[in-house]
Amino acid sequence: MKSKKTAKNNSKPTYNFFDDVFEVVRLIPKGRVTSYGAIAKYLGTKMSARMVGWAMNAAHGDKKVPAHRVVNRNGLLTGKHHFSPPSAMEAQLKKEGIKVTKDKIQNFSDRFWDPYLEL
DNA sequence: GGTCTGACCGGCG
DNA sequence: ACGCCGGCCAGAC
Repeated sequence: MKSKKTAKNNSKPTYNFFDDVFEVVRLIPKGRVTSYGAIAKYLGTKMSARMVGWAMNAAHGDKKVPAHRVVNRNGLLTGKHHFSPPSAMEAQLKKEGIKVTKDKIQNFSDRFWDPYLEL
């Protein structure tokens, strides 16, 4: 939605990817997680999963973007190290009802929320 | 203005 | 089964 960009090209034209990532992550249901590759695939660039993580880097400061709900393909909290306290990520996930052990999401397959399938 | 890195993924050896 | 390499996009030095 939105994606207005005000047709202002001299502001930030290359935020297409980031904006999409933020939106998708923001739409992640509570108690549900997704992977970088899933988002990338939803955007049409499954290869650029790295970029998704990079987008999170800019989003981690935005509380509207639950980066803690985004994990890698292994269901491992790879980005937990980037949080204020790293434990905040799994703590948040646990608060959402997701079991996290050793930085690994339990029942990941069941908790997995694929935007490509949902959206 | 060119080069490297970065919270990944998938394929190949 | 494990390890390494290439690929995509964008930002920082």
